Amino acid sequence: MWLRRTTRPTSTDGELARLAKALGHPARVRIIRHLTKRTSCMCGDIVKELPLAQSTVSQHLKVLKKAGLITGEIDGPCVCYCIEPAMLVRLKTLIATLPSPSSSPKQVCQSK
Amino acid sequence: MWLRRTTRPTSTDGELARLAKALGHPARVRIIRHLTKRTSCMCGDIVKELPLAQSTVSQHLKVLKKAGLITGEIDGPCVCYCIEPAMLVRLKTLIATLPSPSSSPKQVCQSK
DNA sequence: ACATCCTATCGTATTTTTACGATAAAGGAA
DNA sequence: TTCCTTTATCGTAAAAATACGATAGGATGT
Repeated sequence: MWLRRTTRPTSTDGELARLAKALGHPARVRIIRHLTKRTSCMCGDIVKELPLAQSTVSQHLKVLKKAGLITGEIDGPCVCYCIEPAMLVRLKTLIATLPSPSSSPKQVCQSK
Repeated sequence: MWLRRTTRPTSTDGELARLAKALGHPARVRIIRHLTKRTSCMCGDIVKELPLAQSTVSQHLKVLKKAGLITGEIDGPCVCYCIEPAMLVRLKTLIATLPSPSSSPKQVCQSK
């Protein structure tokens, strides 16, 4: 952004951008989808699901966690990642603030 | 991505990631929102709306256009950008394929 | 023709992202 | 204790994203 922040942007635009950005990679979408398919949390099975190195997957998990879309808690030797449903709802809500199909009729250019 | 493609990924995951990535910047969210507020298309008023250089805004518009979220057509001296409602609907649809709040009850870790 | 306005693109620099292998840290089993 | 498994982090390299000023090109007006 044009202004560096250490804290998360609290504005609606910034929040939507932040969440969208976290989803903005095929591997991360796949992780999210995988976590929603299972009722269990899945530790490192995610690594087996993806054609990526374990360290790379770990980085993607970190991004999702930082965005608040998933949580990870230690369970003995492995770590359990779970979806954070509230944050997905939040994302849907923010997306919903964008135009609905009916409210945007085909428009002619009126710049002049 | 783990496999370089010249064409757009056609898979659902890839498509969602692609659209989310396009939205994954505050300036681009703001542009989208601005375009939805107006009934007219707005040419370079977008530049005035943002604290960014004209060339930078032009780049962001290019990203949104490439993602199919907006269209831009030349109208005399200026260019008119419009929302592409269908693509926003598509984005909402893809997001909807992710879990609904009720389908993701609070789960205990079951990895072991 | 010339000047002006609007926009895209170029060239560039900085930052961020993505990916990997290697390593470290923590837990459980022998 | 010593292994083994699991995960995070480090170090690094390559690619992409972001931003700007400068420039080019197209349309309009004089």
